[in-house]
Amino acid sequence: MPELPEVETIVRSLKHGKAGPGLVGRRILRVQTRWPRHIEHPSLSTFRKRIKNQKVNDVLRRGKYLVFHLDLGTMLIHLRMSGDLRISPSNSERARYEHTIFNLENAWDLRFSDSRKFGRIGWYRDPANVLAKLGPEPLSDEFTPELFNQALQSRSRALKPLLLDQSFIAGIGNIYADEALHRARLHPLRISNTLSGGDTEALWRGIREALYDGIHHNGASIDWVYRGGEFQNHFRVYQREGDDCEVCATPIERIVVGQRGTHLCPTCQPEKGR
DNA sequence: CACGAGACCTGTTCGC
DNA sequence: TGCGAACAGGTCTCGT
Repeated sequence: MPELPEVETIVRSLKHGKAGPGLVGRRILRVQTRWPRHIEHPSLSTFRKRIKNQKVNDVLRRGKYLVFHLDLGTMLIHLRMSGDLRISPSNSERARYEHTIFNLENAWDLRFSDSRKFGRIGWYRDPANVLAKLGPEPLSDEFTPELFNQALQSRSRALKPLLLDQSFIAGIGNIYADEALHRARLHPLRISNTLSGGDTEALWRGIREALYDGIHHNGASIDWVYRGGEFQNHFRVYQREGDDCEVCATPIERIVVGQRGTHLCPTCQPEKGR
């Protein structure tokens, strides 16, 4: 579910508080774990101690990670496929998939819902080691067309799996990879170091536009895991197999690339580049 | 270095 | 209606 725009939306809602108070300035009293494997670092017992009575001083996003600055150290949460985070009153009934619950002061909780149990939580004295493995933030000023071009030319990989590689560029997942490639009019199997300068520029732009669009619509809500986003109503190719391309009316195709469903317009995104 | 397959989990939807 | 297969927003590990 959560890619960069969805995580960004969640971070904003946690920070400023939609239903309930914002997280910033609140103290964590303790954590309840019904699925202990959510806690991947350090050990569960150490994690509990590190978290206990820590105040949340800030909530940020890096790639698809949520970054919680505590008084001492940093908590990272990765939502993976089915994770969601929200603030709920402590006296409200625990929902079916709320496997990990942080009790906050003043009877509020931070609840991690995760039906597929792929999500992970860690505490680090210094999270730099973990976050350093991520590629550039596509919406940052450092992510220039020049930098991107250099990165693309230094590899010889199909574009789709490259965009999904978090060490190459951070935050893009299956939805936004397909949407960005369609905007750039590039085939998902096109090899990175065959792009022209114009292609690179188009992809750079396509990535940023798709992500900004997603954030603007509060992310995409597809399955029963609903969070109030509406970017799903603006997909150009993702999950639109058989529907008309909005640019040229050709039916959208679905292929499999790197074991991931991949959606494209065969007219706008011809197999052989330009 | 690039790529494919299999794991990790659970739920929904599709085809017969 | 029932039942197995396919598929799902992510990432890691292993083998070639």
